[in-house]
Amino acid sequence: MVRPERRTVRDLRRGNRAVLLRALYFAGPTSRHELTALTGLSAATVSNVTGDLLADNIIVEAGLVDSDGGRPRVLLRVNPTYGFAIGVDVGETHVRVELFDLDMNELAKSEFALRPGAHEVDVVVRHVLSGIDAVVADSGVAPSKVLGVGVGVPGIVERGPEAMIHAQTFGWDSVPLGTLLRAGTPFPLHIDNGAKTMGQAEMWFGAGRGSQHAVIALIGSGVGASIIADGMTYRGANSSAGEWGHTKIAIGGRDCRCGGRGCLEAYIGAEAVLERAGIDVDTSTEQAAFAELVTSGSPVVDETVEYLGAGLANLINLFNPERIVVGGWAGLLLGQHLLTTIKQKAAENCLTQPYSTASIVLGRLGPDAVALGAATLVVDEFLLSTTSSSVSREPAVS
Amino acid sequence: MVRPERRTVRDLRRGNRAVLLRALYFAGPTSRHELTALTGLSAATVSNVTGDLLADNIIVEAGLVDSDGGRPRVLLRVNPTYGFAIGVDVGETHVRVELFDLDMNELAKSEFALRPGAHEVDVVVRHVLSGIDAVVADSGVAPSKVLGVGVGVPGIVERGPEAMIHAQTFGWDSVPLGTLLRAGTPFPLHIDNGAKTMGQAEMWFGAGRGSQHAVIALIGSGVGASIIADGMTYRGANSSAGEWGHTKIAIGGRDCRCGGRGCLEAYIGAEAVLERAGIDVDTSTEQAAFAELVTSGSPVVDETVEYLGAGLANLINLFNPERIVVGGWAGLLLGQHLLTTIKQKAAENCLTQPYSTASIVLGRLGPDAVALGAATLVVDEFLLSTTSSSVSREPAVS
DNA sequence: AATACATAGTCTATATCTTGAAAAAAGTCA
DNA sequence: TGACTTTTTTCAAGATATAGACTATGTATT
Repeated sequence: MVRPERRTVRDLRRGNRAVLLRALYFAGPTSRHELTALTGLSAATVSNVTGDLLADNIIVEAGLVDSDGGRPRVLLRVNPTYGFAIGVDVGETHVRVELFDLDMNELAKSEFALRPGAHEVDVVVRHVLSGIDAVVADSGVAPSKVLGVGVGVPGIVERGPEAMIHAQTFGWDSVPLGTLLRAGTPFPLHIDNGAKTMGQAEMWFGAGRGSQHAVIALIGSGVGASIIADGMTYRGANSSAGEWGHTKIAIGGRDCRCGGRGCLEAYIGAEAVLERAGIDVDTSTEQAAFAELVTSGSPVVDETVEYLGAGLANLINLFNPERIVVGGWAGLLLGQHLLTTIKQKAAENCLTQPYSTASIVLGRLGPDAVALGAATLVVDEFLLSTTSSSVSREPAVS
Repeated sequence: MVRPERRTVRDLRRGNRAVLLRALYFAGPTSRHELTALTGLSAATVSNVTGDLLADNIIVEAGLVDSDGGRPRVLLRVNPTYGFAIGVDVGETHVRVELFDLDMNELAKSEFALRPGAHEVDVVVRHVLSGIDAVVADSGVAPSKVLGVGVGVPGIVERGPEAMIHAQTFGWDSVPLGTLLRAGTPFPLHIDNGAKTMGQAEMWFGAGRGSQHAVIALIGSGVGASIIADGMTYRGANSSAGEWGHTKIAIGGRDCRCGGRGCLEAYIGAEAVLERAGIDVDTSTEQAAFAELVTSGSPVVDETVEYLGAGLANLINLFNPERIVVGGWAGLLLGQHLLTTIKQKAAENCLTQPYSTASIVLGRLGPDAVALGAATLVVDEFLLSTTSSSVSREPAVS
């Protein structure tokens, strides 16, 4: 029940530094004057802290803005090349590694295909590690300027230095990915579920911007969700929160690939939808076939939308978000053609009050934002604690 | 995205004071020495802050404890009569008002029966206000020592000074209960959904103690839930989070009294269960009839348990709690006789990993803890900001 | 009874911190 | 050039937590 926060007067400085830096990061070029309003700090403190940050080269000046007959404001911004973040997307069909500057410009990219169904741990680890080496080399970024590596993986990721992974679809049961990767790279690691990293990408740069309570629903072959509570990804006791795909929507209903019955994923996951429509595909043709099906007017699609609406309604009833972002490749396809119907079905299955305060929108970043989101984990940590002089924090793996 | 926390050096003190007071409240009699470990503060600061609190009479000494050959420790505790909290339970059949000291001893109680189905706003408001007057008079507590009034009501409670209520079962649509009550009492008000107040009671004094991530599932005539995330009640964007009863568990299933179809409440709410079993009752005989049904071995009960298990599994999959507390009068009856089966059904409908880290237990406080929980809202605020000298906080209504 | 020892709690000196007010900086306008 | 405006920095004041010295209050031993 005790939540220790700031204690000493020095933590105060660190906290205010973090608040200021975060404000600057998300507000873009801003003058010191505006920062006082944004952060609630006094002008004197803003001057102090920005002075420090400028001296450390973490922020830089970014031009002037005239003001009607007064000293012009100096705009400040985060120095985009102060450090760099690497994001890794470990997906069903590929391992993708990207390197970003702090403005999230992609500077280098490296991709490896995975054979369908072949996700041996050592193969994936090798791909990730060589991908990291490749993007660092390609971009010409000094290794000392790499702030860390974020990794988005399927399944449940236990927090802790080991970053134990449980991913049924990969056949991974208790794989200590953190330990394995750390043996091959010196960079700080942040490992998280791919749905959660993608959710954070939509929150920072996509359709979730500006909301404090949101759910990012991800519908691809499988189904997942990322829950944002009070502006932060909600993880629950063991980081497995948000397993929306395997909530039951029909007791004793269709078999799900998780082994259970009546899971939402068995009704709205692309693989299950195609199966229900009697369309036989493999991973390479799945997306095209699904796209065709969505526009075909098939009753299976109607049913899918019904279940999707109910599933979204459940999220709204339980989490009371201000925004629901529908993403994932299948979710985007469904949403592009049928968003109105989806909303209508959600409304029918939801309590009036929470529905009326929630907006349902489509994701803006496309289905490939997992690596970007993984990189934001690194940036998030950077914004929280730029003082490299600070002492031991909890282990870097999240 | 900016979360301003401590700013000035004075807030630091306030924060540390709150941390210390909270530790003391939940740990019971504790020495200064132990408090340094509990709070992470230095001995000097603990000495300082406890000095302040003692001078303010907010905490008091509570005896000595010998230590093997050294100065004995002086135990400290929160002064139970420093202030008093009033809790109000606005239920379907009654309005109950109770007054507690800070140890949550009930010092006075006042109850009014409501005719079934008759929940006129002005009647309820009158009962609450006269109840408050009654318990203050009966207990002999000086009005100046009443820290506030917590009110647990059905339905959705919008945050803000008006405390707008939307309660279908009461026929209340947009009732500004906060405004109405504040006109009749000088005490600070805290209004919240009854399921949430009861959940907080279980967290503080019942089966939820010690957990940071929990869900309190409340099953009575209707069905609700209180979600605890990171030790705090999760409210979502508009305080309506946790509407578990109206999540869909069967698309196109049974009609629910909310107007929807296939709601969980239509399968496991006591009213619905009795209806499904073909038992016709009114509010006065409902509980006895339900108790009898539970032990009858009826297939309706089996089905109820199946749905309950699935409903709990959905909560575990979505929230990943470390504990699920089953409460509410019907939930307690079901749990007392069928907890093993309920757990089994939950396991069948849940992903392995999150299920294995969640324990399902029965509530310990009985079905009448709404008023107690409402009073904890007052105490919670007290523990957060005892410095009456502090400047304006957000409005006292929550 | 005296002394040594152990543990709890307080006091003091110090290094920080934020802040409001005053001062400085850097413009515009007439 | 001087008056005025707006932004930013400087400075003194007030407040805080901490480390470490110091005091208080016991038990154990001689």
